[in-house]
Amino acid sequence: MTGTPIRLLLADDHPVVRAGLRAVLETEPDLVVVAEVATAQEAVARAAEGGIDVVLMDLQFGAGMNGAEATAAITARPGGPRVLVVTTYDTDADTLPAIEAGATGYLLKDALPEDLAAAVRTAAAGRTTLAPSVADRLMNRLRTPGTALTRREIEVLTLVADGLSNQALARRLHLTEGTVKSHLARVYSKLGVDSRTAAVAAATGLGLIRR
Amino acid sequence: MTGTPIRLLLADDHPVVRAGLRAVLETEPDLVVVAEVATAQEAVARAAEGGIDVVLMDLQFGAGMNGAEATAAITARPGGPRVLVVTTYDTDADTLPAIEAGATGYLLKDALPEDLAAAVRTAAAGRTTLAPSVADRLMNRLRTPGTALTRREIEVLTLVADGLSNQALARRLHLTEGTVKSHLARVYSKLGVDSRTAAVAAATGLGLIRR
DNA sequence: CGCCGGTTCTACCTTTTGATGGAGGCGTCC
DNA sequence: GGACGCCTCCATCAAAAGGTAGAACCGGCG
Repeated sequence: MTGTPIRLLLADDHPVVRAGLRAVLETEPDLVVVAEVATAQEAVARAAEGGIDVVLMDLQFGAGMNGAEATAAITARPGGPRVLVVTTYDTDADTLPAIEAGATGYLLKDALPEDLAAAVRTAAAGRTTLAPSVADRLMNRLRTPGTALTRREIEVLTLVADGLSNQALARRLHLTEGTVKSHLARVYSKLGVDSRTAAVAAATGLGLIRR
Repeated sequence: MTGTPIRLLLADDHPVVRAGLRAVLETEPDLVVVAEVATAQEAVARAAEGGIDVVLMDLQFGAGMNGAEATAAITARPGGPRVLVVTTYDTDADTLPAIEAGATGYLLKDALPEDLAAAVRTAAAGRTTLAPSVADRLMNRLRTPGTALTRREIEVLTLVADGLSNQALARRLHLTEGTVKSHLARVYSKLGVDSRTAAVAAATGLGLIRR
């Protein structure tokens, strides 16, 4: 533990959160924050320059690229840094894309400083840390695969929750309206409902989509 | 400005955010953080002890009392500190109760450090600072009162958001289905939408109904 | 290789929802 | 008293949405 320090990049659009992460992590002698960025694009660019071991990545940025896309871009480069997602939300709509994009860990912003530091060290070693609530839902998903919604189904349902019609949905996703209905029909049967509004209500209650 | 410093209390359930606020504000020579608390109850208790000029108050706490309730409790005591709300969300459902509770200002967490410090000084002087997006929505609300939904319309829309059909809604409220449709038609025209899911999305975004 | 889950698509039919254009009762405020 | 807003109800027609019953493609996996 007395070797070279772990070099960190902070990617978050909130200055206060960046300052907080820096304050919390720089009290640890083996961690050093070498850069901060306020957008996902900057995170990808800075990570490509090298000299970073772990990126602490937010998922929601005000505009432009989101954190999951940035994570995918960063982890796609061999020899690049690990990405530890640190966000406020813990719904499937957030966690699944991030994990798929290659995130090494997934923490929530209410994490204690010591858990945060521990997760950074774990990520630097290439191993995974998950927030308890995230781990819970992943376990349930593996235990009861019948109930779980697929990525596509979550994507469709999220747009339904935004108020889009089947027709608008089809245009947005480059599908036929019939395909949209197929997806929704399967969503309804999995959630035990029979209308789009009931599906949105049920999925919101289960934390499958973000409110 | 070279007199006694402004004494601050930080109330937020996220350790990282507290550390960030402290880091950002303590670089200012005229501001001093004298206490941090992680729950709304503690904030009320600490404020009652005195020695605080401005409370930086989050609205969302994990459990128990929320920030608006705490704000009301703190401002109810004469001679108590000012409350500056610093939160992530800016929907009517958040801002209106907070302002009604007597908050002196309302900032978002993506505020720049200099704006934050300026808002603290303004609050200490008893004057108001509002985040631009919050100010915008308050102005619009005053300019166009016709947009406001009636109690009955909100009641109907809330049940729609729970996934009920028009028929189920009519039974629940002891109305005819036609009356339900009338209410919804008026809701749609007020919100500028043309479907129940879009109405729920719009109303949720505006903070008109609870998610 | 065959199987399976996920995704895409089709066709027909029923039910629900929304648009339109009213009308009457009731309480409040001027 | 009259105007106004809110709530209730009506009927008709058109447009979405949902139910049913398939089928084909593809990628991963045993």
